[in-house]
Amino acid sequence: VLLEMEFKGMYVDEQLLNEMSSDFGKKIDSLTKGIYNESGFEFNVNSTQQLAKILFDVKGLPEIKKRSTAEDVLEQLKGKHILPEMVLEFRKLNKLKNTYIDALPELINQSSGRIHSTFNQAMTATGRLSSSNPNFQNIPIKTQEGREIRKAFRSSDPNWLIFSADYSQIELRIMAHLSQDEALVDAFNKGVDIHATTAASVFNVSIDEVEPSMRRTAKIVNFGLLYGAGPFRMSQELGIPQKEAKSLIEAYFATYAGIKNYVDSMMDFAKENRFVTTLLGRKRPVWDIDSSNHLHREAAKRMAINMPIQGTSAEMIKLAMTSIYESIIEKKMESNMLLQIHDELVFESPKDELNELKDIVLDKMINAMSLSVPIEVDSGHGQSWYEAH
DNA sequence: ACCACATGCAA
DNA sequence: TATTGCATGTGGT
Ligand SMILES: [Mg+2]
Repeated sequence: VLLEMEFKGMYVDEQLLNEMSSDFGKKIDSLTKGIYNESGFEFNVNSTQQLAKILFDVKGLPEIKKRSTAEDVLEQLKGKHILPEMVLEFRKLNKLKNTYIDALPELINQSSGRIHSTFNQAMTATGRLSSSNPNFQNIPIKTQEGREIRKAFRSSDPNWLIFSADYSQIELRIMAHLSQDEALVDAFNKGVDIHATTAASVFNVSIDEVEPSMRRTAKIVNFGLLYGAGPFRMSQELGIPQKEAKSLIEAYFATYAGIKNYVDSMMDFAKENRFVTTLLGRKRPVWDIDSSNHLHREAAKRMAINMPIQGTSAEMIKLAMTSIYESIIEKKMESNMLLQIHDELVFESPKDELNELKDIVLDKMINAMSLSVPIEVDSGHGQSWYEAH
């Protein structure tokens, strides 16, 4: 299945990317000049060392994480000087231009007119796929400027469409299944808004009283728990004091006591066996689980918590992929599976085949594995990936 | 040519 | 001091 995805490749609109490139180029040039002006020196803005000299030595801004100029540091320096904001804008546009807008057209194959990534099957520690040359699993979506790039991922034929289907909250559902936590399993079975339900319980209010900010908090906490985040990281993510983050996590574990139980029993299993496993039996060794080094031991714990969840999710979508592939062949359909992005599958399909494809994809994704919680799949279609997802 | 590191994109 | 990846650029060997 992966070979077929690689051979078929993705059509990418070169002209659209070229237009974006000159547009981005002008903005980057003007930002660069502005940064030179504001700093009083012409230097390489891409050099973190040179930028640190300007910000911390020349302008005397406070060092927050040693001499790091990373995004979260520049965000905190925003109010003190205009330069950090300009550098952030420069970095955003430069990243998109260099990594995607200018790089992708170079990779268009002369014979096929399409881009052929490699989907690595045996690379990751958890059983996920990875994608390289180019990486099709990190195409931008978070900012509007980046999201525009997805308009270039389109069908080459006006009579064909892009179809995308993605699992909804798949890792949380798998955590519910693996832990058998009663409240989490119940919530999913009732089909309620899981983040709002979490917020109601953690903040001890009724579901109608959940404010959007409470829901956002619950979403971040739900997410963080999948990775074993502690109070420090949670406080950073939420922008609250560490003490508040700590009591938030405690309230969470009180709501979902089965999750705490799952984490503990996963630890015991890992210590006993020095590996952890997915639902279907993939093993990951975790030698550092009893390391004498505290940092190594804690890191191993987080990997042991996350691997069964991330790995089981990977198994589910891989089963769906082989099943969908076989159906498409059996029904002599023309649609092609093109991309896999961990919980999402992207296809191209003749317009008159779309409804049939959608029925197959949703059925196979939803029923790939049988868990104690329902599986939900969202989908969409359009001229490009931008509209489809 | 190769490497470590910083940075930042995705799920 | 939250998991899994890959690409780019700098600064160095
Ligand atoms: Mg999703």
